[in-house]
Amino acid sequence: MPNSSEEIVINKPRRRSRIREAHENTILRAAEQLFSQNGYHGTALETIAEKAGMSKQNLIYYFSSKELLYQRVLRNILDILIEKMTLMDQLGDSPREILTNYIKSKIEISRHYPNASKVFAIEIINGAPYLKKYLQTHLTPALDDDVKLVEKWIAEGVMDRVDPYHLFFMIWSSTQTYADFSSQVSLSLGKEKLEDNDFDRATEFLTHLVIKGLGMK
Amino acid sequence: MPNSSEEIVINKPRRRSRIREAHENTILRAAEQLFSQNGYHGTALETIAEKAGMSKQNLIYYFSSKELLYQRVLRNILDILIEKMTLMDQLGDSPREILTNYIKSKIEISRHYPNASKVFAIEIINGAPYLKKYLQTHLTPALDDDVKLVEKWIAEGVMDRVDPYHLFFMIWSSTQTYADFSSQVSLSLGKEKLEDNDFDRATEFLTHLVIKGLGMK
DNA sequence: CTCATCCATGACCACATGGTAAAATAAGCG
DNA sequence: CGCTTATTTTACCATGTGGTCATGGATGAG
Repeated sequence: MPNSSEEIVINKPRRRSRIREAHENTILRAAEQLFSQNGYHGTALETIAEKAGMSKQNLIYYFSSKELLYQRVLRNILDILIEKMTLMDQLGDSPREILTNYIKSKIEISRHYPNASKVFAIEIINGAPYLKKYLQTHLTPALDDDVKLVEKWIAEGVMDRVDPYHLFFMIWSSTQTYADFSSQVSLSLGKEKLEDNDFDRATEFLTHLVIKGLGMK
Repeated sequence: MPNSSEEIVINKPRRRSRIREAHENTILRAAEQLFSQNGYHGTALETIAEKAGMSKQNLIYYFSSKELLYQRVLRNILDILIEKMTLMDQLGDSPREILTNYIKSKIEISRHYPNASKVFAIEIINGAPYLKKYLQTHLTPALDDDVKLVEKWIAEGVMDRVDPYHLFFMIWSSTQTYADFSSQVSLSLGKEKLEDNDFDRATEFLTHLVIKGLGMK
């Protein structure tokens, strides 16, 4: 009677209750923000629990260890960042449109998910201990495809002959800087906080620079 | 007889012995590297002492607290980073040359002081708690001067009408990325470590992009 | 030599913090 | 209702770590 035992297994998922779902999300959001401000070691479980409105022990009930919680935060972040990470995913009829949309997408991520971007950045700076494998299996192949696409454009005479890899490094860094280094940027601009306006100007500048700098159109 | 008391004051500095000088440097270098890899909270004094080849208590003899040590590391880093931070400091007869040298300088910093750059980056990402004041009093005014210079160039028709601030953000981020995000960059290029060659290609790419993208010459 | 100051070590502590164990309470389902 | 399971609280512990204190050597100027 293997069926009866299967039934039990099928019934189990009921356990993922609404409460659990909700609390896990609250915790993850609190953790993301605190990790982005103080790093992994600089953030105490107690502090996360406080921000999430519960006791530390209760937090541990939902995430059995700090490291596990951190990895979950990282995975959530990757889901966000990866989605529009590749050129291929961009809409557009011409190379120029595709590149423009790519830059816009990446600025949008900095605008809307600054904390996620920061946690990711710290992780990379520290040598990507948790991410190395993921980057190797997921991101690097996608990048290589994008590079091939750019090389095709170059071969077709659509744009100047430049090193595609460094083009991507430039786009990544100069779009992420509006999230990761927002404190320096806003200080330089003499504002408390970056406004929509600033992101728009950034997009405009970068688009101009890339399109014209690559000799497109 | 104020002279005699002055003599004593003058004699005091003898205390800064060779040993102290040497050990402080060893400690600072060890600390810089470890802070860049694990952050402030992720680095134990014990670990720094070990790397510096002495006991923790002895390290504390030279730097009476961890925070003080960290601030000294930061100050050393600032000395390095600030030196060639401004356009004004660059040699060159034409705007084009000046910009080219500026990019080259900043890539050189990433090449030669990756650890310093990383510690600085983490500090900025975390909201620049220690650096805010310094940035406000030193860096922001220098940047404003540089912006004025670029605006003059624009007025003279030497280059396209772009937002100078975002130009600097772009140069800063895309040069620093070769230090801060070196793990991601080298992974993308399929190497263990970045080589001189890579820095040269980066310089070449960025120079091409900026000069052509700004419509210079 | 010698005496003050610098350098180094060993023993120790206060405290923050990640994590455990167990008991109490709430919720859902037959 | 009663029984199971999910959630929360209370009490506690082990460990890592920044920092102190007292003491013992080393060193250099006079």
